[in-house]
Amino acid sequence: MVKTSLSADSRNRETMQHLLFDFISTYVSLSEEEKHAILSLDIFRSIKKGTILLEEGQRSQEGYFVLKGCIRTYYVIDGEEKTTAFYTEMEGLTPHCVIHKAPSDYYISCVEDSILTVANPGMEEEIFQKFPKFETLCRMLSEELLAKQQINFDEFKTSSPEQRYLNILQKRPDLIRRVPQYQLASYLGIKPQSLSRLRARIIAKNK
Amino acid sequence: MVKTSLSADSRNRETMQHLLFDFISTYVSLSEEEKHAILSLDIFRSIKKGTILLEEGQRSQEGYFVLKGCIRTYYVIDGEEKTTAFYTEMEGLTPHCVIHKAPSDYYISCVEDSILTVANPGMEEEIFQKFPKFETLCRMLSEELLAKQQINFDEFKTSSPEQRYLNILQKRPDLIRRVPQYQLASYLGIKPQSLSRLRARIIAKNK
DNA sequence: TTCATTTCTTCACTTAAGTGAACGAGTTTA
DNA sequence: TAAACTCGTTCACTTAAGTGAAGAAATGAA
Repeated sequence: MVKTSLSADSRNRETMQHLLFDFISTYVSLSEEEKHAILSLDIFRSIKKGTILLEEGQRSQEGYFVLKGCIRTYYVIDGEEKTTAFYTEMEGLTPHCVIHKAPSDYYISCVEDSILTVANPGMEEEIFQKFPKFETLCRMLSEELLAKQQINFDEFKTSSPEQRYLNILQKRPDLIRRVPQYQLASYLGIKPQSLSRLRARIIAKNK
Repeated sequence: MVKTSLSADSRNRETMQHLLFDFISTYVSLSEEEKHAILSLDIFRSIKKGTILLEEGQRSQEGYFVLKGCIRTYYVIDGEEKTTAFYTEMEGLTPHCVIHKAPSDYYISCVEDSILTVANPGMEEEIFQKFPKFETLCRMLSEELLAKQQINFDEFKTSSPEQRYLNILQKRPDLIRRVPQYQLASYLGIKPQSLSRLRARIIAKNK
C-alpha cells in the first residue's frame, strides 16, 4: 500500500490525536483550549521504516514520542551496531544531545513505519509559558521515566543474559517478533551468536 | 569525634546551604525570598554511616539529595546484596516507590557519614504552587538525569566488566577508594572474585 | 521467479565470568 | 589478648559468552 486516501489519512490523524490525549489524561486533565494548543503545534509525523532520525555527530533539537511503531537508538562501535534501546507505543525520548547541546554519540532510526510526535525545546518553552500545566506534565513524565529507567538498569545489572531474555519474553514479548535478532542481542548486551545459543539452550531445557 | 561544637555545626550548615544554592544556581537563579522558602522547609539531615534510609517492602515518601558523603541502593537477591547505584556529592534520587506508591524493591543505605536533603512530594507540591520556578528546576533536573542515566546504561550495555572498571577508574576514581570492593563488584555486574581477578589482570597487563 | 544480500544458526575453539573452598589481613568483640 | 568476623584475594573447576568461519533461511531487488 503506497498511497492512502485522504479520508483514511484524516481518520488516522484523529486516532493518533486520541492516543496522545488519552495518554496525557492519565497525568493531567486538559481543557479544549489546551488540547487545541497542542494540535496547533503540528507535531504529528509519519516516518518510514529505516529512516534515520538522528545521526552520530549531529546536533539535533528534536524529542520524539511514539504513537505507533517502533524506533531504536544505537551506537556504531568498531563498525558494529550496538542497539541500546527500543521505544514503542506511548514511549518517548529526548536525546542526550538535545539536553546537553553537544553532538550526538548515537543514532536513532525507525524500526517500523511509525507515527511520532516531534517536539523541540523552543516549542516547549512557548507552551510552558502559556499553560504551566504542560510543564507539570513533563516533570511528571520525566520523573516517572527516570524511576522506570533505574529499575530497568537495576534488572539488567542483577541478571544474566539468559534471565534478561526470559524477562523480555515476559514483559515485552512483542519486541522479539518486531525486531531483528541482531538488534535484540546487543540490547541484551551479547552477540547474535550468543543469543542463538541461549535460545537453543532454553528450548532444550523445556523439553 | 562524637560531638561537634555548636558554632562548627552552624558553619557546617552554612556550607551545606551554599553547596545546595550553588548547585541550583546552575539551573535557575533564586531570589532571596525563594532561598528562604527552601530553608524554611528544614530539609538538611546528617546521617551516620550504615544507616538504612529505605528498606525493601517499605512505602517511603522521601527523596534524597547528597550534599556530602555517599549513599547506595541495593537489592537482596537470594540472600545476596546487589548494589546497583552509588550517589555522591550533588547527586540525588527519588526512589521508585515514591513515584509509584508501591512497596520498595530495594534498600537505600548510607555508605559514609553524610549530609543529605530529604524532601517529600507534599513539600514539593506546596513549594511548586508558591514558586513555579522550582517546578522548572525539578523538570530540568529530571530531564538531565534521565539523559545522563541513559548514557550510563548505554555504556554499561556496550562494554565488558573490565572496560566498565577502567571507565569508573577514569570517571569516578573516588568511588573505588570510598566503597567496599564487594559493593563495587555488583555495581559492575560481576562477583567480588571476578573483580579481584580482573584487577590482577589489568596490573599484569601494565607491566 | 531468480539472484543477491542480509540475517540467523551452528560449530570448534578461546577467553572470561561463576562457583565453592581456603587463606590471610584487618577489624571488632568478648 | 584471643577468638570471631568481615573482607579481599587466590585456586581449581565449571559454565557461558566471544570469535571467526561456514552454511541455511529469509528477505528484497531485478
